[in-house]
Amino acid sequence: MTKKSIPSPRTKRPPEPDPACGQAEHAQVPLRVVVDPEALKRASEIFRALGDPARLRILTLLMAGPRCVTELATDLNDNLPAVSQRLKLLKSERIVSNRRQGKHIYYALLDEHIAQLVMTGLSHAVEDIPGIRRPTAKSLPD
Amino acid sequence: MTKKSIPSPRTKRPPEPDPACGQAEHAQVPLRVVVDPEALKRASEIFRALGDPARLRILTLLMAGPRCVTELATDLNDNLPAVSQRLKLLKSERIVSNRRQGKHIYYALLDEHIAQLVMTGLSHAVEDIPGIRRPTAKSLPD
DNA sequence: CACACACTTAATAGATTGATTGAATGAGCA
DNA sequence: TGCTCATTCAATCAATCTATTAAGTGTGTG
Repeated sequence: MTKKSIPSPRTKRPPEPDPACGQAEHAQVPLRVVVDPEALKRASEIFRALGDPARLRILTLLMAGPRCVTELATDLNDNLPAVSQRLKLLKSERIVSNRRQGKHIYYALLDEHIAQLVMTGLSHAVEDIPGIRRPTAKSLPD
Repeated sequence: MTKKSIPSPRTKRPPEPDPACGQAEHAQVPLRVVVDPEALKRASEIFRALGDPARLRILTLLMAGPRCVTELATDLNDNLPAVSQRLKLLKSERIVSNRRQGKHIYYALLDEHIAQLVMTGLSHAVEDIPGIRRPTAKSLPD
């Protein structure tokens, strides 16, 4: 039963620190932004989960409301198992939730957080596209 | 010279669509959230780049201001080449920028976007941690 | 009760990723 | 100019991830 999900980065970190620059070339600011390691890990997990076009697309679909797997697969023009697995992964990462409704199983975004995060990422992404066609105003289709 | 960086999802997508549920079991809402594919791709790239604890940590350090590679490596307690490669990746994803200052090369977050995205992710992550000690007060179940 | 539908699970194989070591580049300095 | 420091480059290798096909589970229905 190989649970797990997105955790493990190739892993193997803490060697011995190098002597580094030396004395005090750069102002010795402690700085120490030190985000709680747990938060850091969780955040990276979430980011990683969003870091795949297929998964992200699923999430954008889900932003419009709950949908069942078949529906998603149809919209994405993809296999059922594939979509199912992605949903499973997203669920294990606590990004979506599923609920059985009669014959179907509806998936939905778990939080408002997620929706907001996705939107934030997308909107920032739009502004960062190399060769952009930026609809100046608000992409208001007819 | 295998450039590239984070793009390629395992690749191989568009098979033939399954007949799907059938007639009209679920209201046939077109819905069409259709985020520009480019934006979708870019967003997923960014997310993926943030989706690693080590890289994310680097970014949190950079949120406090530019730092050189050695400094980062020292703070992260990690090898120079490792840090350098991560920075290279982050740079290729247009997430950080580097600038030579005398003997050192200082890296910094490229955008305010990135900083905001990181912060958003982190703050949301904090709220989603299973066993949390939540500083703020919101749904404070006791 | 048996069939069909909706979805999940299993297992394999391909591909990508990232760590690691050692060498190379480039700038400052004696 | 030669040397040292700071950083990058290159290539290998292990580990992980995802796609894919086929079989399994469970629910509703005739």
